[in-house]
Amino acid sequence: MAVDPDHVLRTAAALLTRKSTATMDEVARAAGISRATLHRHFAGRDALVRALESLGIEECRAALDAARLDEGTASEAVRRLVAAIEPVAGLLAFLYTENQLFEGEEQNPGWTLIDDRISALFRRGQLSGEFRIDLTPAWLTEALYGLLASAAWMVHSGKGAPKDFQHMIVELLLGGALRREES
Amino acid sequence: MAVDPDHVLRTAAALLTRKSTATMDEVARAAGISRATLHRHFAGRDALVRALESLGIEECRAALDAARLDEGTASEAVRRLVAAIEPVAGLLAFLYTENQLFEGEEQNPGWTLIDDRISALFRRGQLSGEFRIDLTPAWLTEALYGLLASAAWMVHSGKGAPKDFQHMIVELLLGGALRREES
DNA sequence: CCCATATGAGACGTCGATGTCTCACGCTGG
DNA sequence: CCAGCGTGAGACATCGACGTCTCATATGGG
Repeated sequence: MAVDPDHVLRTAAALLTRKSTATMDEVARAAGISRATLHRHFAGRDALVRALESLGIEECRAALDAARLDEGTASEAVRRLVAAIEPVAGLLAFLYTENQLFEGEEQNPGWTLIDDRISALFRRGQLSGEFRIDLTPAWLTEALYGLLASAAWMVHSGKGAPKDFQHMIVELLLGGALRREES
Repeated sequence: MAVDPDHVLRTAAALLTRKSTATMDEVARAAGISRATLHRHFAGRDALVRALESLGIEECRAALDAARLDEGTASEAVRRLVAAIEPVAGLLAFLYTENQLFEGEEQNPGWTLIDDRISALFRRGQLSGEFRIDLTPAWLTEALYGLLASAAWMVHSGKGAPKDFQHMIVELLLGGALRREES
């Protein structure tokens, strides 16, 4: 009887990931509840998106923790990060585009925290000599987001296999398209 | 007196690139015409988006032609491609997300043509030994789109300098984040 | 100069989504 | 057993955007 708000959120995330313009009614149906009940738990679409944003931030934070960005080489940390963040990629892409609509408003500070942690990882790689220094950590972070979105889209549209997700992103992000000199 | 439809289209492209949810009225105001006149030239928002899609495809095609993808090394061709396609990146990003809403409908075949030409470039690079073969041309193409969108977003939000646009994309796409061995 | 044509301004109806409300039902705990 | 709470279903008003229409105006060509 008692509705599980977390279950509703995760269902909504899964749906909106596929169809970003889904109606409140569709979200409710997908979660197996009525529109009225959905509205009892989330004041409106805005509140729902905000809650999804918090969920996404929390999952990202958890992924960052699980990836132990401070351990081992930066490359290894990037691989762990991509692996850990893969399940959130779809939700991330949705929130990414959704955030662009909040033009005037200030964005949730949680994103800054996440950006900073990822940027710090790339900076660590630069300081250790692993990563090149002509690409800023901010750009590498943004590029990672873009590649995550592209890969998620490829998998979702059936143009790519889910098993290749991590490999595609990590290899391109770290190694690039050029063939290495096997001297 | 006579309204220039092309000017309207380009103004709409510039506006929708920044605010993808802009109203028909906002689009009209931005183009310096009334909503009625806008509606006389484009039957509805749908028709406007379709026209923008055609414009985007045409500009892409022109960029691909200008980049002479068949000449020189594949790397050089990629650099020329990114340089030529930079002005269209914003519009591309808009159409990219807009297309995801046309879930059921078939997409404009023009995109396939463009995808194929870019994929062919990456395949050429693989055959010549320039590019690694464990990343599919389809993924490299999709990744290029993602990086274009990320870079356009960075520049638009002021987090990156426009002059770095090409460098950021090309260097990451081709070389990756890893520092090269300067043996 | 005059008329045809295109435009601007605005009113109007429509439609979809939203938010709110009421009422009846079923489950659960006392 | 019964009272209370949460839920489902649906009605209702609102709101924003859209598409259509009319009319006045100005502009440009004959």
